Amino acid sequence: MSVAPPRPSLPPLNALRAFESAARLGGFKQAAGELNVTAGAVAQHIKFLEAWCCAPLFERRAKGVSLTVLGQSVLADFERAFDAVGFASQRLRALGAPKNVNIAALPSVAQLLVVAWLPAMRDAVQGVQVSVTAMEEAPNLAREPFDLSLFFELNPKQSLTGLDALIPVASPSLVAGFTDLEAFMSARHISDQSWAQDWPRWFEAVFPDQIYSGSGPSYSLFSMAVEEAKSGAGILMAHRSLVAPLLKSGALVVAMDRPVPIDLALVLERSPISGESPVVDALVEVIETLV
Amino acid sequence: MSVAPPRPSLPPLNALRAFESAARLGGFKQAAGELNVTAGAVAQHIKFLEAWCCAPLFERRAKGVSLTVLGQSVLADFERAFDAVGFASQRLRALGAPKNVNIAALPSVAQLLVVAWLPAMRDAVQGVQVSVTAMEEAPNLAREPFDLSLFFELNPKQSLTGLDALIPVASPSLVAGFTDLEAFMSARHISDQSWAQDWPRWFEAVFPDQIYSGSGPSYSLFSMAVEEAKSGAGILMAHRSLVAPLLKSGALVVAMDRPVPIDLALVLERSPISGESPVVDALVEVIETLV
DNA sequence: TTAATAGGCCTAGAAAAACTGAGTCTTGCT
DNA sequence: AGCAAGACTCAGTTTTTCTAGGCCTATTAA
Repeated sequence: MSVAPPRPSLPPLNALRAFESAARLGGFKQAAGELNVTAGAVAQHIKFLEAWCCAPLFERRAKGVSLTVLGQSVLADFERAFDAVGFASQRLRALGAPKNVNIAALPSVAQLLVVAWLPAMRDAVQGVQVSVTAMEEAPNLAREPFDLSLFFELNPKQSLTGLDALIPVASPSLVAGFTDLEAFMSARHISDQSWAQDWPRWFEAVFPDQIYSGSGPSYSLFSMAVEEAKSGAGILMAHRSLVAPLLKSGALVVAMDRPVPIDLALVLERSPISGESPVVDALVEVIETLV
Repeated sequence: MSVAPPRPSLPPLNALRAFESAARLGGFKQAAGELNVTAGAVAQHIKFLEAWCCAPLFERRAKGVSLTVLGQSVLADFERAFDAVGFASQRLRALGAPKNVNIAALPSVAQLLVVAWLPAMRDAVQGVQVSVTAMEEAPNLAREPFDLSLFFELNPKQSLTGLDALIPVASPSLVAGFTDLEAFMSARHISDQSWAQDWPRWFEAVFPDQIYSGSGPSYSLFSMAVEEAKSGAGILMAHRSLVAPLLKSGALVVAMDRPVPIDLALVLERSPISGESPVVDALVEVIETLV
């Protein structure tokens, strides 16, 4: 008999979040990625939650998991709840530190475009601290602490640049030596590892009746490939929107003026709360001017 | 330079919950009570949150705290968010373990009324585990894992019993000896510590032109006072709704039939999600029959 | 003015929670 | 059968969170 008797307690919030994430993404591994922990940690949270509510939430399949009926019937509630938590947190951050702005961008976008815009940005919003975080996947702006995101999307309704195009680029000195197609094809063909298919794709579109046979190094970071191309190491198959500033400055030139349209486009998204922030408004305007 | 670069992270959920609680209740101490931790723990959460959003959320006053403008402007968002979390958790519990029902009640209500109802309850919903938790304050049924609560409220719109009344009760043998008012007044006047004013209050209402001068022991638990009264130790100034079953059974009798109405009434509340539960429906019916 | 009090703050140490890492198990695919 | 993917488990570790107790300040009462 205790003085302050133990009450039946609520489930730990972190376990609830793990459930929501795993249920929404359809797997512990994906949830682990989103939450920046290991899959084992997620499994433990879920297990705890299942013990708390005395019922299984997932059916364990060989690959991945699937929700039980119970899991399905509460998922929507938890999505709503954590959306609300994320929204409130975003708002707290934005109101509390209006002089800090976080931008999320694909690594290549961050290094090739955003960096170039930063001076103008600083100019437009003085005294504001603009942070840029590179990541592979666009964050959920309703949940994570970013004000703006810049990612490629498939056939978006709205985009900064319109649909993108593949275009081969190289250093001016290298291009000067391309007297014929053979010279072009036998040069080193630089590419980005995550866009390794761009060279064959472009070639097939431009020379539909021929087989692509070029070769060359690939880099895990697009900006490394760009550096190599700038130093004359070969021809880079680039996304036009990413190298536009370099083409403008002359650091790179088009190696063969046959752009091939692709269905990706660069999209700028604003967090739901950014409407309240004149600072973000100003930054968006700078971006739209410079792009 | 790390492979998985650290992202700006969301604030810890527990810190957000501490903020919400402290802001809603208007103090760290109250929040500590609600969260079942010490005030220091709450203070640390708040401090962390203030560091995270780079701005103070509370103004520290000598007694208690008050929200800053920033705190005020995000409180509503967090209330909504944690209401949603609580609702989802409640629903998970109710759907996952529909055979467990939790009732929250004032200690005196639990010991004098609910205990008496339990056999009928068990009968009405067989195979269901009914747990009763005694507490001083009504829990927030939208947040905490209870299906029903039974507490006294000031002038409620709806109640189980209507407005309550103070009534002096004692064991039959003791009452038999009360030949006049003096005998009544010089008997031991038992009371509950948290309702210590009930004796003077009753006396003033019944004998407006006299000064109350009785005395006797008080107990921190109303049910202890009841036990004492049953064993003939004195006259207990009781709330009529609480001793009704004992008056009915004859264990206690009215010592002077002058009930004094008070503006409290016993209220039964259901959690927002209990509408989905036929088990809770059945229990409510049992209670309304027996009260 | 002084004392008493209530509430928040701080810090060290303790307790609890969460996380990792490595190995296991299951199952679907080739 | 062999492989791969994903989830599970468990021990050990790291990190977070909590408590206890003393301190400080402002209000209230005397």
